[in-house]
Amino acid sequence: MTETAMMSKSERVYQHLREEILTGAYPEGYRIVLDKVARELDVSPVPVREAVRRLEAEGLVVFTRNVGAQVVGIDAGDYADVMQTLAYLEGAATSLAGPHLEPEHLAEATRLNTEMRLLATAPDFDAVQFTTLNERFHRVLCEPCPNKHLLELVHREWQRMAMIRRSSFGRLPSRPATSVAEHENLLELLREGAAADDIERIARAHKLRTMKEFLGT
Amino acid sequence: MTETAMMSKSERVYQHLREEILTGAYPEGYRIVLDKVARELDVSPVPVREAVRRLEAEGLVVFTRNVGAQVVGIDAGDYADVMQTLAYLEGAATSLAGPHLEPEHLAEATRLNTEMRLLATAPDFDAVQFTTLNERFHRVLCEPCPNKHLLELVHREWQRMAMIRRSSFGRLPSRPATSVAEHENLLELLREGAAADDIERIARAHKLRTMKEFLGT
DNA sequence: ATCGGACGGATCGCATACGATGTCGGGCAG
DNA sequence: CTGCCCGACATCGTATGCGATCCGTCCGAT
Repeated sequence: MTETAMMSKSERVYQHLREEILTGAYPEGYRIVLDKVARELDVSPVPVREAVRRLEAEGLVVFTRNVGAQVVGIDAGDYADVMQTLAYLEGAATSLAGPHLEPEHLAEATRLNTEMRLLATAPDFDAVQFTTLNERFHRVLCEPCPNKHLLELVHREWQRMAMIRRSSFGRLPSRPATSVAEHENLLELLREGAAADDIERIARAHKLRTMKEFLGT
Repeated sequence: MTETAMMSKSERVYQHLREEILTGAYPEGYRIVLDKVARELDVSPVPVREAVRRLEAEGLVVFTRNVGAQVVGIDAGDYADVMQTLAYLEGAATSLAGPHLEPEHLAEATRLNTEMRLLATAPDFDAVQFTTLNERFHRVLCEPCPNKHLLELVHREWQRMAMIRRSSFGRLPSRPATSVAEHENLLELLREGAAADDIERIARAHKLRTMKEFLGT
């Protein structure tokens, strides 16, 4: 859980609201009323305003002067934009991370992919669990990217995807079998220390295929 | 100039501080004291807090609890990270914009590049003006990108570059002649409706060369 | 002489209070 | 009956004030 000890109130409010939004407790379009939140969390409206402003800067809510804040709604077009952007960014990050991947990173990624393979072939396919593993898989492969700024952008896109996932659409496509195979493909490239261009191309294509499949159906 | 009419005070303060930071009036490392700013702009500290928080979310200042805000400092490593990220993003945006470029866009870009060529060969080379034109050139070529989310990220990186430019380093490298030639190259690809991959590769390489040249010297 | 602790100024963090602004619904004119 | 205007309510925006926290400094003990 988040370290609630000795944080500023505005920070606590921020964490709280963020949690509510990302878990879907506040559905998309939900109207956030400052005074109400303030009373619920037993603080004054001032720190709440600050928290909401931060959420706005992160793109989690929209805020209109003298009107208030609403949890952002995301439609299929937004999904496509974010996913495409993520394809570019994650492709770049993965390719840059390539030369910095230690054997243990590869081992971990391989382990995660194996787990995904098991899940994919299981009779009662658990899409949520699969998605979680998928995220962790790509996280392991991006994390060693030496460009921290780029990595930061990737993280933001992931968060946005998490939000989209719990939002409009029920569950996003998983393409279990195909995904696992593409992952294996990518891992093989990384193991043999392939050229950055190749890694980038494969990683990007992987993401774009997921996107296109969803939009196509 | 910025629409100062009928904006909330926090908005005005935000614009003001942003201006001060980006123009370099507040040098990097400058300590922003809430009460001081509040008195200067004749508002209470509350809106100032909000404005500073927004600047923090944008990465223009760092804020430490019970201590205050400082204008961020950017070193060569940060420059490299941002520039590399921008290379990826701008490459992507330009390639996506390709099919949506109207003749007038290409004409405008060509015009700008011609102006840059004139500037490059002028005896008293004006680096600032050259940089401005360079930004406008790439802006024209990115703007039609249909992925608004990606475009938004590109804009953020541009802002960050603007900040870096006025920051640590005096003036960033311009490579006048080479740049102009590479621009012409890129324009030619766009005119003939080249494949997205090619456009992306050239646009990216152009940016990366600028970066490497600076880091190399 | 050096180190540790206590004091004070500077600054931030938040609660409260009130004025400003937007929204919604009811009443009146057409 | 329908449309417009006005007024009340809900909510936001900001000023003021006070307590909390941090940092630099001075003093005394070792």
